[in-house]
Amino acid sequence: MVKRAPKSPTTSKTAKGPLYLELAEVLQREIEADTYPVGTRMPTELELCNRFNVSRFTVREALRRLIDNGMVLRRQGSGTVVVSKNPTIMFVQKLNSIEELLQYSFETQLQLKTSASVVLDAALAPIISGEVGETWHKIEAIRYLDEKSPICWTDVYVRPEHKSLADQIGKDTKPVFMVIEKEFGIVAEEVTMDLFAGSITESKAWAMGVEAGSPTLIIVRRYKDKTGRVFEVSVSEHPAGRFTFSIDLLRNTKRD
Amino acid sequence: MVKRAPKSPTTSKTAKGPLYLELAEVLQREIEADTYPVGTRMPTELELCNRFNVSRFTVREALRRLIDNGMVLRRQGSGTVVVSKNPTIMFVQKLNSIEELLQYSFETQLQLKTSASVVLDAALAPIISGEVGETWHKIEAIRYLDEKSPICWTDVYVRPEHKSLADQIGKDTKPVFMVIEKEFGIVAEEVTMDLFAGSITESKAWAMGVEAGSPTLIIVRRYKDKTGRVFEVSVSEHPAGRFTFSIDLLRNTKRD
DNA sequence: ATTTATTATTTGTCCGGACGATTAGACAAA
DNA sequence: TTTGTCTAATCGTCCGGACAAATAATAAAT
Repeated sequence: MVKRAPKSPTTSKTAKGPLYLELAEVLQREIEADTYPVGTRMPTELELCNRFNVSRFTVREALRRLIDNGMVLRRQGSGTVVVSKNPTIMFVQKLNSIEELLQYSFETQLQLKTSASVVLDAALAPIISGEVGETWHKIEAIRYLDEKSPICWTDVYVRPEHKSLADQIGKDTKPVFMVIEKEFGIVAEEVTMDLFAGSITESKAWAMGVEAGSPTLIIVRRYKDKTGRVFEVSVSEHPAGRFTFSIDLLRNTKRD
Repeated sequence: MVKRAPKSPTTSKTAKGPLYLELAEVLQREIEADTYPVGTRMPTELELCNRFNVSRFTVREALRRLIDNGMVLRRQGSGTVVVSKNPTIMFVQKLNSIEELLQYSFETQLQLKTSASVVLDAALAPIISGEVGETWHKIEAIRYLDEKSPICWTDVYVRPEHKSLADQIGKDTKPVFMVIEKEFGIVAEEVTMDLFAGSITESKAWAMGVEAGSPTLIIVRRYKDKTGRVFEVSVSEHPAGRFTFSIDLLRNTKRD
């Protein structure tokens, strides 16, 4: 039971923490116990107020916790719906600058190699998450730390309507998707990345100054806008020893 | 200015959204403009209430946004301190099960190879983020999808007091750090991962069924507890073509 | 039966107030 | 100087109330 003694200054021995956290735990346990099955509606705020003898503030603060760990969805006018029995574990990646997502420092620079249209074939389409036959614009470039230190070979695929940004490749240190964001007013709402090992092809090996077939870290990044449409895909190949991709994930237990 | 008309039902034309969001933007701009420099204290809640003619609810809800994007820290009794001029961009990785962090399915299984104590040398210490001379327990194992399909070679380093979990390696499909969490009551609050390409050593190549020197994806995972102490480090080597590491990051713009 | 108003329900926003918990600062005592 | 105590400042928690906005349910009209 939540229901704490109404106004007894020193008699609240049973309570460990804030009331709304207590209530959140109770509701969480009830969801796990199928008292409110997934897909059904939870009691309204007012019903919870009456049942636990607490104010709406307490109820809303408790429900906020359930929102944060993805167990319920709420909609004004509609109500609170249970969407998951177990709280989804959330790890948060904090970035002070968007460059950290790319993990390249400001000093690195891109050097444009080629820029041409390509039609997606059966091999390319799944990588770009596009359809076979679609036309995209392919930009090949090399990222350098300084004059003689190539970090990686990058193939950038953008939609034909954005191919004009190829002109800015060399001039700016900004990542390509940031250029698209600024030039065309698109915002990257979702980024999916695939990382795997591979062997470098002969042509790229020469440009990167390593032997053909030597190990590389391949990173495929797909940038999606608000509607889920992919507007850029980049495929980077990093010869072994030149690049480490690091992630730091914090478990999202407490807000403050 | 925030200060909206007190009580005019249809006259709130100027306002775009909720008042607390308006206030949050104002405060955010003021922080960016060095009105409240990093390291200094912001006005108190009451001061902001008076200045903008809003209630404490509105102020607190606005400040909550600044907390969420990492611009301020607040402490009861102390006040609100600015810690960053630019809002930290946050990408959230949602996981329904902790296995998704490891990216191995339930069907995979670990097969124990060796289990012995090691003393950290100059090469190993930085990887484990420990001190040279420290004693750790090293467990070598191979992860299989089925009988004849090895996915990766894994070296697991745990603290000596936890070496007893080596017995459970084969019996359980659970990740090692989950076993530690359950057995010893530790919770992984932070996980840092490094991914890079390398060449497989001869001894491991034989076990994995590939040629010596062939490309591998190497993943170093460090699990830290609440105090920041590393309690497990795993080094996994995945021969090229057998494993892809995927991340899906959502930009954390809105809470609800 | 379908569409359109109307009404009721439910969450979102905002206010004012009250008290407790924690901290920082001032002061006194050792 | 150090330590402890007190006090004021400040955030955290919790309450009650009010209205707005969005939705769902109902009734009315076509």
